[in-house]
Amino acid sequence: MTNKTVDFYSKAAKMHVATDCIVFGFNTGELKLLIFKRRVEPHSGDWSLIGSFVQVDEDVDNAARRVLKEITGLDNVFFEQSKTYGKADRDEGSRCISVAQFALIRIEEYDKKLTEKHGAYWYRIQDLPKLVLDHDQMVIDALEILRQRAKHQPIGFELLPEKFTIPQLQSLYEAIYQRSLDPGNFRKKVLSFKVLIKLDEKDRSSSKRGAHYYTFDHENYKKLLRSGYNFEVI
Amino acid sequence: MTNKTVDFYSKAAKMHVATDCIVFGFNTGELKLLIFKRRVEPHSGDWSLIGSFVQVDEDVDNAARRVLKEITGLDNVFFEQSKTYGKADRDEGSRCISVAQFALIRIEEYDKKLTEKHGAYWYRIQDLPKLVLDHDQMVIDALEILRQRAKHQPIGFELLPEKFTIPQLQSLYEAIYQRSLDPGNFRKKVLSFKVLIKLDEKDRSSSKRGAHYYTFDHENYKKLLRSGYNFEVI
DNA sequence: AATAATAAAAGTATTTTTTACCATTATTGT
DNA sequence: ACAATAATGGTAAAAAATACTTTTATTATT
Repeated sequence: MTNKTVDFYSKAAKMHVATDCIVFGFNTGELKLLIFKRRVEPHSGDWSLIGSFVQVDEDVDNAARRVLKEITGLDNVFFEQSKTYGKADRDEGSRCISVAQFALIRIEEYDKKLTEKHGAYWYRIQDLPKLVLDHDQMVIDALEILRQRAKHQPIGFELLPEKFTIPQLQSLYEAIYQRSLDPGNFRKKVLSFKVLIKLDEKDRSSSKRGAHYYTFDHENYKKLLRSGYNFEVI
Repeated sequence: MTNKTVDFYSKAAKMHVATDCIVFGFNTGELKLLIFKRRVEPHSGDWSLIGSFVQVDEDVDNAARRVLKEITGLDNVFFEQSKTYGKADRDEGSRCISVAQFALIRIEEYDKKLTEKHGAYWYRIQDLPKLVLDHDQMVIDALEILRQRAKHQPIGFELLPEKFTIPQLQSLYEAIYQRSLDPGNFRKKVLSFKVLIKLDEKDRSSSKRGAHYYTFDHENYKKLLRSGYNFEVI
């Protein structure tokens, strides 16, 4: 490295970089968020999103991956950058910017033991407690992004089990958008995308007749995405 | 601050934080990007987006505001966070993450002298040169976000002069989406939003008859936004 | 002064999509 | 056997998008 290059960097300030995860889950017809009670200073005892400082040789998204693995035990969690929070005074402790990520997990797949060990709990989004720092805002922003994404991409599937029924999928969308949808029209729309594979098996837990299970056709989804298909669910 | 709190932060790595601006402009029916030729090491002589390190007591968005003012001379540039680039190896010089911002400016309003002084030039997006580091990817991502935003919010207006005609607005949308639109339908749609104020004055530069000038009705736009109105332009 | 040329602006008819609602079906517990 | 229930399939009306045509205001040209 030239002296001039060294100069260029050394003049600039350094600061902490964190990543915080807004972890959504879905069961019993309700959208939930995974938050945890801090056990270390600062803000010990306060509710917080799960997060971590980014290490100097670590990609920001790998830091998020590490955090998610640590708390849920899951390897392939779906997550995506939400927004970066960069106010100079957002963290009183030390200058720290945070890259927020929103993550979707299958609530029945995560490692309960591990989650409890870390003091993490699922809360319905309607009755979240006050969170530390600007984490409340992070949740508000992530919810908006989730709604935006869910409208044009079938990411809702990330929140459901491998096998799911159309009424379950509908109930998820109803939870995300906080409104009821017509069952007939929802079915028609979602099947028109040709990304669901119907299984022979049925779920009889919520009706006499039973609803067919479906799985998501990842292959065809990718194909359609490439061809510029517009999945407008709602 | 408690010792424990100090401990919590001091263990964490610090790194540089930069902000880079993807500055879009529009004139003569074409979408343009403001880029500049670096005059300092590292990468001196290479083409780059405009950007800066974030100072330790500076909000990230204020850093962007500062950069934009410095280069264009403009105070109230519209900009919005695009995405944060956090790969550990994205900058060989020193660990540095960058918060990218996409900005829209009225190409006839900026300070030409100032821009030239900084070695910045407007390029049509179709014939951009290779940019430094991951700046190429930043442009690709920002374009996608611009398209996404322009679809649901009338931000296109940020790129046009205070007074503009409907055909001008159409030509902007055609440049953003790289496709032609039907004049009648476009007019019908855009007027249906009730956010344009028709002026008596006409622009006679492109037709015998002349096209009426309009201005954007910011007041009514805000009102409609609050009421959840969906501005789906395309 | 009449007219040709031009793009803006307004209008209309057709097609497609959305929405609201109703009918049928498979199943089970009584 | 039958009532109950939610899943599924279907249909008609309403709304929106699209393609296309006509009229209009203006200027340059004859």
